[in-house]
Amino acid sequence: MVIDINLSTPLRVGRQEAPSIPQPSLARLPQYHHYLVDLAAKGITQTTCSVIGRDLGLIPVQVRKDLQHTGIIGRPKTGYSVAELIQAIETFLGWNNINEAFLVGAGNLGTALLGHERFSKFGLRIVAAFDRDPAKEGQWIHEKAVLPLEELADLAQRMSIHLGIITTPPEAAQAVADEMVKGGIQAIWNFAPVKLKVPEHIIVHNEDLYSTLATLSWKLARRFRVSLKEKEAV
Amino acid sequence: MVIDINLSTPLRVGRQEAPSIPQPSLARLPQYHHYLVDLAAKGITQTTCSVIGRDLGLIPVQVRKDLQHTGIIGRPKTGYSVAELIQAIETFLGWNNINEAFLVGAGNLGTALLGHERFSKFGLRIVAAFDRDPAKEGQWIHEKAVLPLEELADLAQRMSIHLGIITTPPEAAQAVADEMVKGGIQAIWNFAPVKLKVPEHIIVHNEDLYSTLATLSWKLARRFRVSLKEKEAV
DNA sequence: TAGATTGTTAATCGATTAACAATC
DNA sequence: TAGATTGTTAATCGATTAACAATC
Repeated sequence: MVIDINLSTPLRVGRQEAPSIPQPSLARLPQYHHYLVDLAAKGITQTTCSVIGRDLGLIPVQVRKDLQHTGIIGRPKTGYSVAELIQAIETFLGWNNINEAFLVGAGNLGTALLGHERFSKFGLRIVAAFDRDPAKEGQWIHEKAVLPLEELADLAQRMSIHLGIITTPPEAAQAVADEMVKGGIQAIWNFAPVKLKVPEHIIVHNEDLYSTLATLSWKLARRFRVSLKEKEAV
Repeated sequence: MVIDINLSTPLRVGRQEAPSIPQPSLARLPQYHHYLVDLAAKGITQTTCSVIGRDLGLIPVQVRKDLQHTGIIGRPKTGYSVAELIQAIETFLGWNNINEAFLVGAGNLGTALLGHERFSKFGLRIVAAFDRDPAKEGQWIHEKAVLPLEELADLAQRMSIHLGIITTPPEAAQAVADEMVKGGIQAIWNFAPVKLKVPEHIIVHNEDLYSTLATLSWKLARRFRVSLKEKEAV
């Protein structure tokens, strides 16, 4: 096999290599998946981009481009097989192979995620929880043991866990991330609103509720500002 | 006042009017806010875009552009006042005025959000919960009453609640959204992975955990695919 | 066949980044 | 003053959208 690397192209040091699919498309795939599973449940076996787009509020071309990334092939005039589409998305996203994960921070949010059985359908199984609080150690939350944080790195290594979920308060998050990295964890799903400092090869995704909240409250505030102005104008 | 509307410009029917700040900038503001509050706690009163950028992994120009939207004015050479910046972001996002919210779906996730005291610092107060399950009615979760869903619309109207949070299973979400709209709710924070059908003037933001999960599992799957290929190549 | 839909290439649009002038 | 940093205008880059050819 000959690998042709164009040396004039900068190698993007300090960044993850560019994904072969745009991030927004990737984020839309689960929505298609959900929608298609619903269709399948209704006994619908065939669909087109226009129909999907109509129901999800997207234009047909965008749907087509998104789905193409999964490698699916459609037929002019008839569209796509719903079953094939579902399969293609699941394979593409790696939802067929379960990722086992450790969760750190057994507070309200952590408990909620531990109890979220639906995740197992999407390739995620949280196998244990960790917490710094000795009062929580040894407890079971939604059938998962809560272990002391000190055991995380060792256990992660021995069980070859690749995914870590952080649901601690922001102050604790960096220390937890460090432990995870020590344990050989490859990817971190971070619910704490802090920028984690981790080695370059670690995949980090932030789930920042405050980002969404910001957008919502800005839009609400603007709406009321505007209506105030309208009143003044009258 | 003369309002000059260029009639050749299409009026973007079927869309929210364009925001005066790019969505990505808006989503980054809470991160700056968090970071700046930390700085202030450390007694730091002055900072620059380069420093912020270094700590948050952004380039200085981007930081500057983002912050400019809040109306903050900096000084060449010295940068910005941390206190002023925090104030500017909070005002801009409307975090000074509390938004009262109703939450529907008192399951794991709903319970977690009800217990998240931190929200109150960011302009959000969840004042009551609703659930379809009669067993939950009359309970109190984190000092908030759980009420029957039928009372939502009427109560929302009487208390002029503007924000609704949906943490129900996907099947129930649309019906809940309908009730919220009936009660005069203006904005919906939707944690259920479905596309809600609501009147055009309703602000909807989806918090889709599966989107993030998709990105994570795709990246992990790709990583292992790649390392498999490398092994084959050897 | 005719028409609808897929797949693909080109144009547009918006956010990011770069370049530079203004200012303390 | 000189140098660092802000503020602003222009260039770049990537995702979305449009146009069109291919195909069932």
